[in-house]
Amino acid sequence: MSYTIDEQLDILMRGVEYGDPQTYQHMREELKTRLQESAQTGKPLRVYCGYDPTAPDLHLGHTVTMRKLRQFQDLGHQAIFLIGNYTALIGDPSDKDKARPRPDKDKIAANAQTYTEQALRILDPERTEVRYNGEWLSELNFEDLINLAANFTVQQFLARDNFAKRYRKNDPIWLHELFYALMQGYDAVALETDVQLGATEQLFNLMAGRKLQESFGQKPQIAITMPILVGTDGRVRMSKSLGNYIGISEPAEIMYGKVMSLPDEAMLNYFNLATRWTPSKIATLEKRLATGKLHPMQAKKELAWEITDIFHGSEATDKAAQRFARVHQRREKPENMPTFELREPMRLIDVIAEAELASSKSQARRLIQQGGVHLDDVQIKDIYATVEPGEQVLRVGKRRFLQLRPKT
RNA sequence: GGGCAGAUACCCUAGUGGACAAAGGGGGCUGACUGUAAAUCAGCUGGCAACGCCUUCGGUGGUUCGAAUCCGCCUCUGCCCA
Repeated sequence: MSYTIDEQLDILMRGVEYGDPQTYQHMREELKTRLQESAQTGKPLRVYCGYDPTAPDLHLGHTVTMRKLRQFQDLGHQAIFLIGNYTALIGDPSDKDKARPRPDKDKIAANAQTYTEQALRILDPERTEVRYNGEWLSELNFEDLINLAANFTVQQFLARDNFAKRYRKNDPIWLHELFYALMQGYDAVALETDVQLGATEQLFNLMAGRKLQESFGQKPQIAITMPILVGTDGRVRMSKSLGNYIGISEPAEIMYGKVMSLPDEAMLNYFNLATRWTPSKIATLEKRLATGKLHPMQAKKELAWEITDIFHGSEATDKAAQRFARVHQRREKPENMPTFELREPMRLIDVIAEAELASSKSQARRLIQQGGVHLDDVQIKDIYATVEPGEQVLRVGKRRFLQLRPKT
């Protein structure tokens, strides 16, 4: 596995996007120089990406930069998986047009735990350093903060689109939100990094890191930003709080199904950012789709298979694919489903609500009225219907199944 | 510190004394259709022992037969002035 510097550069800069071609050229050249130095000295580059533990699980959106980190690792460099347990106290305003609620500390600590475990499924544990930015950020005193802040002007912040928008709309911009870029920038200083990864909207924060490193007498890091992965709605960035995410530790069937539910237009975005496919494979797929040689559903199945395989392996993925074909395409029952036991006759509405197939009895009632409830494939339209104990399958909507059993 | 405007359901927003469980949009759900849980179209979208009852319009205390709507106080936000 020995690549020339130029080959490495091609791999590492693949898919990287800045929104302006000059920045790309500039960063590419800086990275080239840094790779050459590394080759000469034999010292691996220190490459980091930070993740704020605001939710318990990592999702596919996080894996975009993680896969890039992995590429660096595979070329012999050192990855730093940084958990932003301290920055999470603020909440990154970059992707928001409004202030984020501040999460509490206990939750953050718990989330950090699961993050690491999940991240190491993608990263090479041998070349991964897991760090928490609370290590150094909690040590800063007010004077340090002043010194950091003195590197930036208010105008620079207000020029950022998300702040500008809020400013125009008279929405609150909290002072502490401005600290975020300082904190993230200081991470780069504390870690003495060579490269920082992030999503495109993070560019400002990564550049802040460069600036601070210079003011601390360090060589400025190379900023590498990746395009944003859209969520399952196909429109906006994937995020837990928007509920449009695919979690990397979700069961295979759920993961496969969620990918299948993507709007067709979102597929290309996923090809590029969420698979292990090569650019040439993606180009071929894209072409066959455009010319009608490949059915969009077929392409999406390939995508769903690939993504699920990454996290669950081929065996579980095959099962998930079969289940999908069976339940959603042929409209048959799945092989296994949750069970519910009843000893005495029970109102259908109560069964649905108690088994949590609907959020309330009123909701259950509406589902029945709308013709979404079937007992052994017979549609039930009577909201007062009663279920007798016995072996039967209750289906609510298209995808919620419940195996009913008599209680012994 | 002073003046003004504002806080409505999951989100955005309308409503300024009864016809308000509260218009509209987004999201979500169901159905039809299909190529899939895509797209499109239609319906539903606080709860319950359900032609009725209960809870909800920042909090609290009033006025009134009756309050999301009027008044007092409190909390929070924006704008202008200092």
